[in-house]
Amino acid sequence: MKEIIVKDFSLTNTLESGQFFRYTRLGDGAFLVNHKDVLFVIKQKKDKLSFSKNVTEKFIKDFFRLDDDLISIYKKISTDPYIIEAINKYWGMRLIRQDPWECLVSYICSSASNIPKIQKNVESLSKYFGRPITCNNYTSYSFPEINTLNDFDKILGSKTGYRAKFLYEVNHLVSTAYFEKLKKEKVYEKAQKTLLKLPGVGKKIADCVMLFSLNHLTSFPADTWIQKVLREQYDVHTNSYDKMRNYAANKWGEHAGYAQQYLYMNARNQKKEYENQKKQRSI
DNA sequence: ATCCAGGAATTTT
DNA sequence: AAAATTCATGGA
Repeated sequence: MKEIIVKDFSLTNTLESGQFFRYTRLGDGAFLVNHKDVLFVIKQKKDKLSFSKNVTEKFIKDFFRLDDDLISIYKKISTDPYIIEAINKYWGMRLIRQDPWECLVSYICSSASNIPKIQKNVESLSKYFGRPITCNNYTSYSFPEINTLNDFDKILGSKTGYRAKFLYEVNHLVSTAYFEKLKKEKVYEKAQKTLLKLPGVGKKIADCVMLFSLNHLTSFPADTWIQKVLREQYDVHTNSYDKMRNYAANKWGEHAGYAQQYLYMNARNQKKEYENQKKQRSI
């Protein structure tokens, strides 16, 4: 295992924040993480982050955005008690820098779905279209490469339902060059416009892809959870996606994406806590 | 059976 | 441009 010293970083909060799908918790507090054609083990003990030798320090720093100045970001998004509470609860949670193609496919699967099901979809697609990869004694499959999702029945067999035709079509609408060009587009509206042309991609999913893989930190994916938070905590009563985005842009500006992740995590875990309490009562 | 889960596409105002 | 309607899947 290699080791680096990190500050203001929580591996658990980052991996379990719902933004990324291919990871499993190992017994000893370590995680097995799968991304593109890489499978690696990673573990954190306080400020020590250790990871398997098949990945470089550079990769880890890039993937977990360890160069983001989190303290500075916290200062900018600490606009009210509600978000400050969320930051304190999930201190060290960072955005993950995903591969755009993997991110796009994952989030097309996400529409009107839930996290366990999305994970199942992505794993199944990897089994059908990826190749076996290993790390230590663990095995998994690489994520399918661009233009390899060519078998509609297998996509449907991955339980992707009505999203299968979107995946099948998107597969041949994009390319490595497509994403290289997209990565260079720093104007939010232009990148969004490009993504919205893809079938199965609306504003919410476009925001996810831009935030989680294209470095647009101003993106503010407003899913049902975020909409609930805006309604109940910020008195934003609208069904207009653009109005919600504008509200976030005015309030949190350049770092609306980070604000979103903390608000989302908080809202989602409050429901989890409620369900656990309910489970406790029924025993 | 019924409802929900991190929406998109289409049609209608 | 914004709102309402339709579509659609697996799991609890």
